[in-house]
Amino acid sequence: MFSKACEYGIKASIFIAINSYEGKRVSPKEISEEIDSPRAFTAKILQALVKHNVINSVKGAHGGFEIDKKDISSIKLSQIVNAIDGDKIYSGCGLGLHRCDENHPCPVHDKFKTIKAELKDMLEHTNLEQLALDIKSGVSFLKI
Amino acid sequence: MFSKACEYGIKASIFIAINSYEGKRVSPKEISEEIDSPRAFTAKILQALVKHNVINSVKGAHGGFEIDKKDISSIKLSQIVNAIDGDKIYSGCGLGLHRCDENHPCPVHDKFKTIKAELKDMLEHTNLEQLALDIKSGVSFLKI
DNA sequence: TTTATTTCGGATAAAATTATCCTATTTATA
DNA sequence: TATAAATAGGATAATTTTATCCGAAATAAA
Ligand code: FES
Ligand code: FES
Repeated sequence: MFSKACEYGIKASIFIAINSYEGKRVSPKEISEEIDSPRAFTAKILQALVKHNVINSVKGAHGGFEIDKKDISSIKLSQIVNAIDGDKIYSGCGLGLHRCDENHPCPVHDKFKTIKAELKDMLEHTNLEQLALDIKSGVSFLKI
Repeated sequence: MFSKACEYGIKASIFIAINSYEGKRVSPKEISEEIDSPRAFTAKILQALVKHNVINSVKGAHGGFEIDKKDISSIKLSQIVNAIDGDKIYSGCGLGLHRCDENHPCPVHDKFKTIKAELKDMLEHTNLEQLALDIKSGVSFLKI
């Protein structure tokens, strides 16, 4: 569904959000341990998320990654996915035609249409705060 | 969503089905031209589909790939996808946890649940005949 | 039985994705 | 100002996916 990079990016963002609520910045080391991902690779993904303004980085001593508390509830899953995988997952053709086009549909276009629309809708309406709260309350998990 | 191999496998199966209705066997060359895919790679995928009993192959002169006419309407998209990509697309965890488990859910488990179920349902209820007929009647397309 | 045609299958190769390592740069603080 | 702590970013490696090539095996027909 998503690339490994995107999976790591989503989980990392959630972990950063949780810590940001407590005013704590986190490092790639902490993040990769908490989400069970390769450290250096995760660091690269964090850089990409910073470039796309999903998370903030603070360089130097006492630095780390954080998200503005006030932004956590407005950051949508779709922003993270788009920053890493682009929008092909719900905009591209399910069978790889150059573009998904109502006027030149592939054989599964109609069957995929609703599924892709729901996926898009879900990603665009799910925010980091909801996901972070579930982790905090022990309802969901970031690894294993 | 699907791997390239799976996309090719689905399109190839549809093209073989169309020709099988007319009692015609087709070669990897014809198939790859019709679905716009790399020939040798497509041939490998066809071998896999044969092994999984999705399509039949006939070796030697006048051979080629075909599907029993009577089977076309009962072959489901899910069989093709499973033969090539497995079932991780709708059974695996969307965030890469070792397994998707109701009792140990990842942060997006609930949000993905319905989407994955619909995808599974769609794949299991879409058969090759429906897809082939749309191509035949010019309603949908296998390439570009 | 020979030949032409076709799939099968193994060996590579190319490209993309995933992963690692090392140095440069930035920054707080002693 | 010097030092330690941290992200940034380039180079490289490993792995997986995608793709190519070629000879072996099977088969129909001459
Ligand atoms: S054209 Fe293939 S999904 Fe729309
Ligand atoms: S545990 Fe992640 S989708 Fe079910």
